[in-house]
Amino acid sequence: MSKEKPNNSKKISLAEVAKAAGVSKMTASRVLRNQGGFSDSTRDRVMAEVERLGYLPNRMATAFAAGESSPFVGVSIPDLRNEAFSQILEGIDHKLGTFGHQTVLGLTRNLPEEEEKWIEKILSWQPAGMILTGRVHSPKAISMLKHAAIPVVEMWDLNSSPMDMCVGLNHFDCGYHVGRFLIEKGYRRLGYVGTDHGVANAAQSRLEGFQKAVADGGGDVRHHLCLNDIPGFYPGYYGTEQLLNAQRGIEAIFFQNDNMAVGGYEFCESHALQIPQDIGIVGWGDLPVLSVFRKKMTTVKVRHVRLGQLAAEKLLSTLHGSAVQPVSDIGYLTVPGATT
Amino acid sequence: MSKEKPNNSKKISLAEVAKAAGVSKMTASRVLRNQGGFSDSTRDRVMAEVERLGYLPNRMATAFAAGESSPFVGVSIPDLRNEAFSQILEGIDHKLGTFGHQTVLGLTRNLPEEEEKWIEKILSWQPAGMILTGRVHSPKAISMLKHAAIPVVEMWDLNSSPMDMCVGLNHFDCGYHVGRFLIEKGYRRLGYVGTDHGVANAAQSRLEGFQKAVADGGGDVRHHLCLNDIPGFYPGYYGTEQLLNAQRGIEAIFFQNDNMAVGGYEFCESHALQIPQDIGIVGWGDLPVLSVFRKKMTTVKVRHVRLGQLAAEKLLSTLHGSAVQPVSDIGYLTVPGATT
DNA sequence: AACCGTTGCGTTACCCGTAACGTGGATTTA
DNA sequence: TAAATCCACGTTACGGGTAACGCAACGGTT
Repeated sequence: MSKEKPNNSKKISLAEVAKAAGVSKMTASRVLRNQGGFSDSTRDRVMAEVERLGYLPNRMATAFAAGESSPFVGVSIPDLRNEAFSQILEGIDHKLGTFGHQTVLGLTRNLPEEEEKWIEKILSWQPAGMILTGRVHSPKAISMLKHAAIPVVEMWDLNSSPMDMCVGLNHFDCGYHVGRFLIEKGYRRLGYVGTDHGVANAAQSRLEGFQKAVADGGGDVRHHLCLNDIPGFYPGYYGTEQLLNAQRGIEAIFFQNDNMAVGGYEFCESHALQIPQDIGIVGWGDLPVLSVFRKKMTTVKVRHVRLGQLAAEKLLSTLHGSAVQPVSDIGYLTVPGATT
Repeated sequence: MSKEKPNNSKKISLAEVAKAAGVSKMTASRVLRNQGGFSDSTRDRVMAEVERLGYLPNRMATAFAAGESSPFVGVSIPDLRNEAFSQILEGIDHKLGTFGHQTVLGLTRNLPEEEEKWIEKILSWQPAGMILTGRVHSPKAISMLKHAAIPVVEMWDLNSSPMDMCVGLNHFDCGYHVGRFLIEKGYRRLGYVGTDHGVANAAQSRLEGFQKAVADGGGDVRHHLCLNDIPGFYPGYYGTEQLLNAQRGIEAIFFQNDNMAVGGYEFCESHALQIPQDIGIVGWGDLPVLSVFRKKMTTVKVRHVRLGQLAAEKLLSTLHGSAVQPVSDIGYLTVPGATT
């Protein structure tokens, strides 16, 4: 494809098809859109040329002329190695695809400035809408989206006053809920292990909620944040080591997600700490790893695929002119396991 | 954004900016592209209006006028819940994004007819290139891609005579290699557990290679394929149950991937089968789950992210006119563990 | 036979941005 | 002082497809 092939390699335009069929562009256009106003014999001649020349309509020209937007929907996601986001994206793309729209992916690594550049590029291609992760966006990004006048869904982190629409869960409340859960179980000296990318994100909100609940319950939180690491097994393992070395007597640890929690679990067990007798472990997200983990982990369940679907549904409804509830709380469910 | 806002919600065109600044479209265009041929005061007036009106260039119009293609690259992936593909996509998108291109995702579920429809849609938007999973595509899809005259990379499954370019590994050889490995370990009565979606795919090739190697080595393969299931923990668990119920005396099982292998492992262990003494287990893909699994699993390592990057690199090089090796074998590495 | 509607097509204009070319005034050169 | 040059900007045309409109030929009505 990249080089000239024996067959015609240049793009075929409607005019060429029309000329080959001996009709005007307009007639060929009518045939292709089956819009009526042509005889059977004309249709056959045009279609034969379409087939022979391998004509493919240029939707860019159509959309441009009509001042339409493209069927593309920009979807910005921090990172696909985080299974939560893979699942969300799966939900979004499946729903969008069913309704003839296309996902244009942007892995913006939770960096507002990267997101801003990406948004500018996407907007210049007249997308039908945008789905963004999180509630933090650069002022210029917000201004551009406002001017673009397209539906925007902010997902993941619940935002009671979104730019336009929002689906997610309240991570602060969720963290608070976990803190409250542990306090009620009698834990007081608590730890948190996560990662830090220097940006305000959902995990940060969970930590803040967690700290608040523990403080309210008369407890105390020590945390360790691994810098610039993806929240996986090894950061969980070493983060736990750092935390426990720095601070003795921690009774339970809340992890940024289940993958980190599993790493932390392994560290504890390999250092003769009994779970949950010596130390409690709480993960987050109900990630796939838990289905194969040997102990039932205390975690927080979030319907990631559904979240993605709902984000896409809000967008599609708006595009089709239906009234839409601007904010939806997807909720979460704390699932007590055998690690607390 | 979805409704009329107090500020101007209609799209601003260059002509409007020009008019507001008291110059012609052409002058405004020159200013925006900083192409020279205007005075400082004119530039300031134009830029002030750009700012005030929130003008964003319409790249669709530019590309259309110039007969250019879009910066979009169609990427068709079967399924994102399969971590291998998440990782590949991560590699592709990161590389494409670095060079100003955008990933347009298509989750085509390994179905050539879905892929065909998706390809047609994408092609009508003049993409810069295409990256497809696998070597099986519908005849119409192949014909359309040929006519489109854009670079196409088939990835995942190595294809010595690709449409255009290819990056992947030889799954048949890989399956053969695993079969040979088990034969040399002394195993003869072998099993395979995977999923079946009624289409020829890479996993199918691995099974065939595996069967060939085992037959060549004087052994015997029984397989069980779970219908229309994603290759995860539970299909692995129940697939193993089905296989072992149907056939006694199986000495080792090769699984479609590590997630299924972990499920199979759990089934065996919960039914008093010692691993590897009573039964051997081999996974595939070196998936994230293995980093947290309690036993070192025998598996096959594949550099998924690198595979995705390489696919994107081939495409980008072709677009920039560099000579490119049309086919690259990313290879694989069998990693013996404690389960064989 | 004059009138009317319908059918089957062609012509024109437009969408937005840019390449190519044209132009008028100021400045420099011979 | 006339001619050449240059600068800053305007005008025209184009690309692929479609809306709007025009029009000739034909069949049916009165």
